[in-house]
Amino acid sequence: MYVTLSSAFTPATAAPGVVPAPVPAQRRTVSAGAHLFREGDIATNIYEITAGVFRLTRVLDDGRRQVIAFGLPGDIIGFPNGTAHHSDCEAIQAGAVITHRRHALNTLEGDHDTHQRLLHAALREISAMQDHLMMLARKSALEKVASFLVTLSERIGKSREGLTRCALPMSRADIADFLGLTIETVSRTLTRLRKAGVIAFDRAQTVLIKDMDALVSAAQGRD
Amino acid sequence: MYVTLSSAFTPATAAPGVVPAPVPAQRRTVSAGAHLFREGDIATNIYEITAGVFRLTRVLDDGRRQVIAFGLPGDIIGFPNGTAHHSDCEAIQAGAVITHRRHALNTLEGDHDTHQRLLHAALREISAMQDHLMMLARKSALEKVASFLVTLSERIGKSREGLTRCALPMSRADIADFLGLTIETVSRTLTRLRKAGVIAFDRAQTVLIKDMDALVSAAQGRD
DNA sequence: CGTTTAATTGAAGTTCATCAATGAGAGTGG
DNA sequence: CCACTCTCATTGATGAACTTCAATTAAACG
Repeated sequence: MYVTLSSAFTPATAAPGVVPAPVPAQRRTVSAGAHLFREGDIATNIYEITAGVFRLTRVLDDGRRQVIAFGLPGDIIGFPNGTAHHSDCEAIQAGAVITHRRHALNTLEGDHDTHQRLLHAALREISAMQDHLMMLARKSALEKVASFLVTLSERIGKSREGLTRCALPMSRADIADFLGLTIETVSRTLTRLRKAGVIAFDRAQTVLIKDMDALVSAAQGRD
Repeated sequence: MYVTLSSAFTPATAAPGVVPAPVPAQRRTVSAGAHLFREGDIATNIYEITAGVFRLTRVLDDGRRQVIAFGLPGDIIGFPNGTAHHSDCEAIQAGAVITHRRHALNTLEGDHDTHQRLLHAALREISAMQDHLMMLARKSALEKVASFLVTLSERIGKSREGLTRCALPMSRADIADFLGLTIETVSRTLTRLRKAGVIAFDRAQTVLIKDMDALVSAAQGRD
């Protein structure tokens, strides 16, 4: 999940009538807290997420952490650059992935359809990261948090009667590290949105978006 | 040019003995200030930079601008996502590019070597942007400016007698928008490095790095 | 040489981080 | 079931870093 407003993602399920992928794509389940890969691991696979929530992080020597992306069903994660991974990928909620051999992206051998899907995912990722860059560098705390809620709710929110309910599977720390803020600022900003009547909380891990228009406005700095 | 310390880039020149690219790669010169493409343009080409310096930017509705990347010789720029470009690409110094049809990335028809080069460039870009994300979100002004100078000098600096001379082809405003800072902060930070004896200036557009170790330390927050 | 644009420097203001304390929720064991 | 603990989230007070506004200096260009 990248904070993009343009993330039309290609589902993993092939269209009916299409020949299924030949072989080396394997399903695999991942329990909460387990790592898909770690920094330094040889990058042999690319993962297509079918269930669960994953977190892609980089850490600086001094411990400063950046969450590069959250991976949700439909996302593809773990694009290799060179032989080793430069980030950690952990399931923050039990899930499942389809494992593609790294090969499937490089060579044309194997299933052409898969190759195309992986390639397009890579290009989409570049675009999404450009949005993320913009957000990190140029948006205020309020805009960041609002953008995050809007994007997340587009992916996993359920709307009913003008109210959108959206789980926050990740901790405040994860959100903070994704947005380039501190835990405290994230919390204060959520409180601010709550007191303004834009959102409400069920538990700390479930937002109710009461005024989506206002949230979108906040995300764009129109205030 | 992305602020990466790991940007081993593949040169455009094919290894001797390799069959030259079949056809639709065209050379093209671009004068300073000219656009390679603009936001909204149909993305028909991917550009391999052979000379000059390019700037890739995104702009928000309200005018806030983010420089996504600087393109230097050896870089490949303009990866498409969907049909239209989501950013502007302008030459800030007269240059030249090899124009590849967008096609060359999608299909395998045509020159396999080119396809691989483009694909690897895309993967490298994802990795580089992850570093850039980290920098924007987690580094101080000093670290950002120092990182920028280190990375730029690795690409276009000339070392002699322990002194590295490096051109800054872009304006302070461009640097600021690349690093997520203001012009003033960039200027003040450069002054600070200058007064600390780490760098010196010839003109405003040429840095002399007097103490590379100190600069690298500053880039990593060891201070 | 004068005009314009870019870069530097200064002073004041804001936003966010840091430090510190409190509160809420989940799991354990009595 | 109720303390107890541990973790996570919230809230408050203070301070630092960077921005903003404003002025000055330097460089580029006709």
